[in-house]
Amino acid sequence: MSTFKSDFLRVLQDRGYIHQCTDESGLDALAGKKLIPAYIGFDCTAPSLHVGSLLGIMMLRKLQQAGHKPIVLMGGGTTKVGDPSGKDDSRQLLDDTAIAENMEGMKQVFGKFLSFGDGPSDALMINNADWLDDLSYIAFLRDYGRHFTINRMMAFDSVKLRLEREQPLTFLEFNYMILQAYDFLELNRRFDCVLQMGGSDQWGNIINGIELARRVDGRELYGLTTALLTTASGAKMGKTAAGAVWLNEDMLSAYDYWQYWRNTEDADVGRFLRLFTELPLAEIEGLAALEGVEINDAKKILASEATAMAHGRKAADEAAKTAQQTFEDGTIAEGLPTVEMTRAELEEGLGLLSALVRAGLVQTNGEARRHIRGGGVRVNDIQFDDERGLLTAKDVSSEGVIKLSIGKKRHVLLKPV
RNA sequence: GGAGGGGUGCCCGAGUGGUUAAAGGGGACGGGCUGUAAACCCGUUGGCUAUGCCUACGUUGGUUCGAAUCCAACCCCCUCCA
Repeated sequence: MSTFKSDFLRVLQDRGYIHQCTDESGLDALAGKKLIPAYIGFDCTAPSLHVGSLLGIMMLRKLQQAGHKPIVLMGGGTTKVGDPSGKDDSRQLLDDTAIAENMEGMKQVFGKFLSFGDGPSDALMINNADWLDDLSYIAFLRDYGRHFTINRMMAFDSVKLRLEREQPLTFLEFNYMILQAYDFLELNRRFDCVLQMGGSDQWGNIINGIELARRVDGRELYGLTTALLTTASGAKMGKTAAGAVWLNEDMLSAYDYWQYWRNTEDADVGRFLRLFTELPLAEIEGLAALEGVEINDAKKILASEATAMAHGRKAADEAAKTAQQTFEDGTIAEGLPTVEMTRAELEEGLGLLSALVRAGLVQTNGEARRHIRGGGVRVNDIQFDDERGLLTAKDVSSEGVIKLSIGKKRHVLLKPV
């Protein structure tokens, strides 16, 4: 299927990761003959990474599995500048404290996908603040700024789109791509890093780095991007009712993470299995070929495999079991998200509206009311249409909980203690 | 600094004195159909102690019985000029 000789590129190719590469044969030859360090940068804009970054993380994992060295570059420095990347509004600038906190949160996830250490193919985590913070302006401009022309930068999508839509692009943001280019140069100097990977929106930035290293150090570097991931029906990946699909468990439970993958569109099952699980391709082929109801089995496998990688096999099995009890057996599953309340509250009678808010199923009483009117609320799996209704001790099931549901998929257990 | 244009709900966008919590679209959510899918159809989409009250159309003040709509100042953005 593929023409690559190196294990690394062959795997990426076969599993559908590659969108563009600056020099396929050159990179293939290099990866085939020696250990190469490669990096992906992650800006510290949120307290956790989400599935949008998972493709990159998986690529680093494939790199390591092929015997090479992954470098996780934390954007402690670049986050202070803010990536313009095509959006209309400037990113809100984060202060140092927020960046440091976000970085701590993000670090948690890498340990699950990569193995860190001091060995030749052990992963490294580096912070670009280490070199960016101390740059001196004039020297930097003279040494590196001269290699960038405005003419060329205007042609990059991140800049072009902003200008075309008559949205402001500040000089601060404009500098982002220069700093990212410099990162690559610096990583090459420090760690002999020869490859930068990323989403297709990073293509321009990656090219800039390669170009800079060629001009300044005469080094030949490589770039590789993945397609920006959307679902078959065109939606951006990674959003649910509750917001982003976070990879940190304190931001999104393993159960919800499992559910996210379980709800994959039919048309995406094969692609996602290849990208986000490590099942053999032959097995995936069989799963993706399932049709109708049967493809649900493939989705469960996808969910469990993906969850196992991010949260561990045990958490994945529990999530699968909870889902089975809830959706297939129709029983009350202990593994559902649970919110505690006092028995005293229940004795007095807890308003259904506030109970739904307490359970986190809705934000406001008004929203709860609308859902009740729309027939979307159930108590212990029985539709409930009285917005003034009270929950009392009578509603506690034999399992000792009250099951509140909005819609078919969102369930929370209220547990009196 | 000058001239002109503009800032509306999650997003886009209509609205130029009252019947506007604000058309329409998108997104999101709920219902139906299904398979916890997609597509499609229907509905909802500011808050509350709710036949009422509060908050909301960049900010602050003003005119008016009444303002997103008129006026003033200020802030921010865009275009052209200097």
